[in-house]
Amino acid sequence: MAGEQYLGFALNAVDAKLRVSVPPAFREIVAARSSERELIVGPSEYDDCLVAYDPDHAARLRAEIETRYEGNYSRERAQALRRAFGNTTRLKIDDGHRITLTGTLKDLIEAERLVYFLGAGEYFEIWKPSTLLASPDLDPATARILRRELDARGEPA
Amino acid sequence: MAGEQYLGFALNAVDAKLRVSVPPAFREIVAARSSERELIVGPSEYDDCLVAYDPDHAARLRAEIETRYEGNYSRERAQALRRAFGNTTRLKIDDGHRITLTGTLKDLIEAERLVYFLGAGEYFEIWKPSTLLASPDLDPATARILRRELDARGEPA
DNA sequence: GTCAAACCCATAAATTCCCATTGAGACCCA
DNA sequence: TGGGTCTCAATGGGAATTTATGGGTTTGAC
Repeated sequence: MAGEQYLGFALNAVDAKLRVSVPPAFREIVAARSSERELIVGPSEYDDCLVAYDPDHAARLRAEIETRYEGNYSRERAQALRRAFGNTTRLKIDDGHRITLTGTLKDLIEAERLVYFLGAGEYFEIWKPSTLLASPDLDPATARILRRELDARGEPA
Repeated sequence: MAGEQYLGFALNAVDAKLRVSVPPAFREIVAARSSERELIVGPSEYDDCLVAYDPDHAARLRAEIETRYEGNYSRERAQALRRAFGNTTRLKIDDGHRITLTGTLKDLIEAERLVYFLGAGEYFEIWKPSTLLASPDLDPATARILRRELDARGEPA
């Protein structure tokens, strides 16, 4: 009920087939908000990471854009929709609770073995750990936590 | 209604499975303010301790941030959301009235066997006792109380 | 047929549940 | 007021689930 927001973090492995477990906390949100077990994933407009959310939120984004342009079919409207949805991919969450990234998505963030899931309310982000650690506006808490998680995996920060 | 704040203190043990009893006084507040029996826990921005609060308070924090950046999609917004939602963990309060810390939460404050719960109004803090005692701006009353609690446990301050 | 994607199974490790024990304090009553 | 009793809180342990992750195997598009 009250907690239907993507909250928290997780450090998971991408296997040879590009599969990654979706953290349970995030799966619960998807289940609570959408009837479909899938994620919309695409590059962030602002950072060197991926952005992911449930179909329900995607529908809300679309509605918002359409409202903003008041049903007038302008070039800007087309552009906004293209920008919001053109670069995204729908990924099913399989029976093992994981998604299979496309090669393109993986390349966009230059992911290697581990990726870091970071909750952001209406959506969550997927980072290559080293990229996030090198981010100029990284806050200390996030850095401490991520370093600690990498350490627990025996990975060099 | 109005007086439902986290007040008081408690010194409890973290067991091998990282479980800790939530003080009854705090449990009551959670029950009074939220329908869900869980706590949102994360590192403090200011001190070397954890901060914990109920889902209701979390919802308020969230609303505040979303209002501040309403309609303003930007890099700063993404950063603020990440900070607000990414660094915390939701912990269920189980039937034995306790929460199970994650290894990362425990490590963030370098907790050992005992942790000290300290009410702070809208939220409460969780400290490693020795860290709190060594805190530069620790007030004498808090110090005296904590020392007495540790003593009652037969723990060296 | 070939290659990749979707499925299904396997397993070790981490997490959650449930039950047990002990002790402190609240309650009650003569 | 002194016992005796009852409840709840704090903490421990083991069993039952759920995860995360790896591997085959079938499906199906060309």
